[in-house]
Amino acid sequence: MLELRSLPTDCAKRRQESVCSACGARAFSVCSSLDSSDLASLDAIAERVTLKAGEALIREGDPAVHLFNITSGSVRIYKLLPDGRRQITGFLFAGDFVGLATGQDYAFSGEAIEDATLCRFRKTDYRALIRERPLLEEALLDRATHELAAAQNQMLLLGRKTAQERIASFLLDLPTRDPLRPSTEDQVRLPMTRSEIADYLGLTIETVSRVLTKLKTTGVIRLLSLNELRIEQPDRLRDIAEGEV
Amino acid sequence: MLELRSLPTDCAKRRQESVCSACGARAFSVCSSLDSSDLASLDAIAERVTLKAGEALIREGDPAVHLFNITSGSVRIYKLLPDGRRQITGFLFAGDFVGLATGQDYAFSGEAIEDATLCRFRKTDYRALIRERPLLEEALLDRATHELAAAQNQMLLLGRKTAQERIASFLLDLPTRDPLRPSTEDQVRLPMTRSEIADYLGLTIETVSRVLTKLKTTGVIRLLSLNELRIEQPDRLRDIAEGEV
DNA sequence: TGGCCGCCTTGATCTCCATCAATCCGTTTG
DNA sequence: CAAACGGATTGATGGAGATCAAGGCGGCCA
Repeated sequence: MLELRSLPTDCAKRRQESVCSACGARAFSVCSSLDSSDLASLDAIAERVTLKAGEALIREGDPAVHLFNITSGSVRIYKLLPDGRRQITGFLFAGDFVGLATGQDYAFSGEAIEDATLCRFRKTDYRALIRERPLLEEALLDRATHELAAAQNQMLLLGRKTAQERIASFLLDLPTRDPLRPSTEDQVRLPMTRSEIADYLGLTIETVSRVLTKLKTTGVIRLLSLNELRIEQPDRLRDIAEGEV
Repeated sequence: MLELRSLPTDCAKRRQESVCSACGARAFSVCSSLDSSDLASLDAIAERVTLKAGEALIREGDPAVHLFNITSGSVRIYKLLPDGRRQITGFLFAGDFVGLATGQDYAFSGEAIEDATLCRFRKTDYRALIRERPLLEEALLDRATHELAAAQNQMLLLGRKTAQERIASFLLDLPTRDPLRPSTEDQVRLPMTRSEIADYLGLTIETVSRVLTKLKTTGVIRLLSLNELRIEQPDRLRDIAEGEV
């Protein structure tokens, strides 16, 4: 998609259609449920955005004017307590929708973990489009529904699982999340730091590190590098994740 | 609504219309965004259900055939780990929708906390209706969106708040939830047991009890009975909930 | 090439909350 | 009315994970 931005723009309509139709994330996003006419309408109100690692997408408390669709890279969304404690409520990847869970203002912040590209929509434009395209709304409801289910799993994790169970659950879940970089043969890519993992799992960096070391020494996983690991014993990891140890 | 069930049923259509139009929870539920013709369609596929305290509504793992709208009473939804650890992911009241966050099977269980009445719909009927009534779908998306925001707050609570902060947040949030029994003047009704509060907040009964005692002895709250308390110092409770102590 | 910086790992200690245990209290039942 | 029962409170102890502290390792820039 990045290369497409430099296409000749003398014919705006054709350029935009090709941007959407060539989008690598299209198959995984709400756009997949749109026909080519719907897609053109969506394309017309979309604005392409690129973010460098660490840059903010939305900030908690700011007026919620935009919605986003991630087309590549990864994003963290989080909430803060006044004293700085952070809870990362989600890691998002290509195809994921950001900005749904909002009223007047954003209820959370969002930042790029690694370089990312996104489609940005004005909330008002998007709402108008939704009314005309029931399939789009249906896809959104579907997505929200799945996110709710994921949120419930995360509540179970945060409220009732031990540190080891949390890490195991996380390692099993993560590779299913990024459709652009599916991890082959239990190879897990960790685009986020230990600190981010900790803030996602309700732990500290030290505990995350210690548990990973323990899983390594017991032979359940193998650390290939800081940001890459391999699951050597998936069944055992699954047992650990569910507390069956 | 319970009395209405015993109305003469010689004219089915009129009876059903009156059931929906007289529903005490209508104003707070997705039904509020329906006109009378839509409402009649909804009524036509609705089945009234009454539950006694403790009875199950849905069971995790069962095929997800029904959706529910709570019309009175309260419901707990929860997930279990194999060894019995329980995380209550939500307390639901009149107007709340149950059964959205599901794929093929229910991903959580639901039980009545106290006697409750509900409207039950076959998922297939409901989906069909949704397609014909965009306003209904919009209301559902809106509700799902709000639930997602609530879920993020709960993740922050479970992942990063202390026991005292959790209880304080809970006491502030709960009274805003039940529209049929809004708590006047900071009077809080606790229809659930200490054990349920604990499983909702990721704590134990003992800790819940101890924290409530401490809030009582410091004069922030007053326990009127086991299931009723009054918030004496709302500002201080708010400070505690956000960790500003 | 060496030194710095950010991130991670590892170790020692502490603390908050869980666990274990006893008692209380209101309600139900014989 | 006594006894039994389920839920709540209160106390004593323990442990999982946080906190505090000290290196280790790799990447980047001068």
